[in-house]
Amino acid sequence: MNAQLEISNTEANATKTPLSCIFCVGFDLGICSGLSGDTTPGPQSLKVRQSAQMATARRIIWRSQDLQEIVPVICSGWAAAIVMLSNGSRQIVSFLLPGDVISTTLLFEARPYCLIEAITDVRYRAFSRADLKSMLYREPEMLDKFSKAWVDEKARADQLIVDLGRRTANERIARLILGLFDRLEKRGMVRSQPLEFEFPLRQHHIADATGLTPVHVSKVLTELRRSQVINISERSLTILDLPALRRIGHTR
Amino acid sequence: MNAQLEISNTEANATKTPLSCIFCVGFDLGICSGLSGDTTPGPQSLKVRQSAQMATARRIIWRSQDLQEIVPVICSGWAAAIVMLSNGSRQIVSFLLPGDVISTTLLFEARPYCLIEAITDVRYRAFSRADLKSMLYREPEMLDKFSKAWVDEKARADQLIVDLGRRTANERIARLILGLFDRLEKRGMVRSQPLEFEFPLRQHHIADATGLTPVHVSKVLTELRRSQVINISERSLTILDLPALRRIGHTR
DNA sequence: CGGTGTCTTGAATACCATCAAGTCTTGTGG
DNA sequence: CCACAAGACTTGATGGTATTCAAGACACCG
Repeated sequence: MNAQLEISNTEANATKTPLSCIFCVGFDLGICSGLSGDTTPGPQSLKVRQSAQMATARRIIWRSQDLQEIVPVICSGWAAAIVMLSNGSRQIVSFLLPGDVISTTLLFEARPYCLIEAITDVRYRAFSRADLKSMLYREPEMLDKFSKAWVDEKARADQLIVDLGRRTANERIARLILGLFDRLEKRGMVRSQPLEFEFPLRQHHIADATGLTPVHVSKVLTELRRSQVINISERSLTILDLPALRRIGHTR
Repeated sequence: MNAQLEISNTEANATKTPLSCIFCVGFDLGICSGLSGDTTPGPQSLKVRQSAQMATARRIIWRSQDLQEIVPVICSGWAAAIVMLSNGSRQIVSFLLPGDVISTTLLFEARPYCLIEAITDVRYRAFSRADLKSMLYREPEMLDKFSKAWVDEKARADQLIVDLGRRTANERIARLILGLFDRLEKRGMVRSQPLEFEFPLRQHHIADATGLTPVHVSKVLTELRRSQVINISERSLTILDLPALRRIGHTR
């Protein structure tokens, strides 16, 4: 799947979206004018070729080992970066939320080792890797902004290492939920009173992210529901007792 | 512990070291003339303030939560980046070998969340973060070289995530050994026939890196020795049967 | 010489995986 | 619209891998 790059800065099919693009890397970098109908593109926005793309739920956006000359940024929807093993099991390396760049390393390395799968329907923008790179060279202050994404990405990866290496199933699942909660809250995607947010993950996603089996995830989740800590229904998660959830996850 | 930066490019106590600095990030970036007695510093070498430092085995080089205005690069010896948990257990996030920068994120984020512990006696150079950054801005081709370390670091982190999430104890330990073997071989630090390299890790290091207990590490290692796959003695590891080790680790 | 750190070994236990059966939902084609 | 298939989730029984607990051997060091 070679992505054809088309210059499409004028957002033709810009629907009214609840997500503000303000927290997006692309918006921050000034290379994307967003979905919000803002018709004043930043000064750089014409310098980076890009194309708006769609992927429907459960589709693979790209496979590992494909050479990719693009750097995708999620506009709406959830996706996952997944490593497949020869024995058929999978490990989700990171969840990708609206505003996330798939990985900052794609700027430098064209060959990813994991595949990207859409969890919900996903809209994303594919930026030209070469254009982004040359922009980074010409305008050093871009590096600062990009480095934020890099530091963030690495912190989450190291966090996951600790969770998988040294924490129990209950802790892992509680921390996964809390981590997603934090990230979504920063984007203004959490309703308060009660704390509630869209939660499109299937239990097998949670299993693949926490290194557990779907069966065991089910048991932990039913226990969390029974004890009135969280509730999940209709692809939506409600945190009923945040302090308790933090206690279980050993976060303060 | 605030590191005092001193300009010390002339290596006063340069001992004859077997390690060639050729594979070091600092050397590659042209900011360090190395230990090899090479008296022709690169054109950039005076632009970045640095200081040579030492740490003896089992000492902590720096603690988490300390503000750090330096970016250290290991010159000789082994170190580990460790996250401590409140219950006392530890997770080694990465092993640091000669030529490694402790973390590329330190360029952008002064506050690390893990501590660095010397495994052997360690010599390292502390480069000024501010100087490195401004050099990166002024000379874009530096970014290319630095990005290699960046991509490498992320690939190893993601690899560890997969190992901890979806692999058994045998696989994890085999892959840890193979990973260190690969990295050391690239630095010319492996003797061949038989394959042998310095291996200063205690079993508790292996345990903390693989998310296992020291007791279980011991059992796996004795089994690997019994079946003539590896041998460890006197802080040196010999790979007796590389194909078998790869089979156990599911790498080809 | 005792103390500390390292490693080994065995027994008991805990946690999570595997297996299996069944419910319920979702999607699809006749 | 219904029949059927596939996917998602639950629940209980059983089993395996790794942990915990404990004791002892050994080396190194002040």
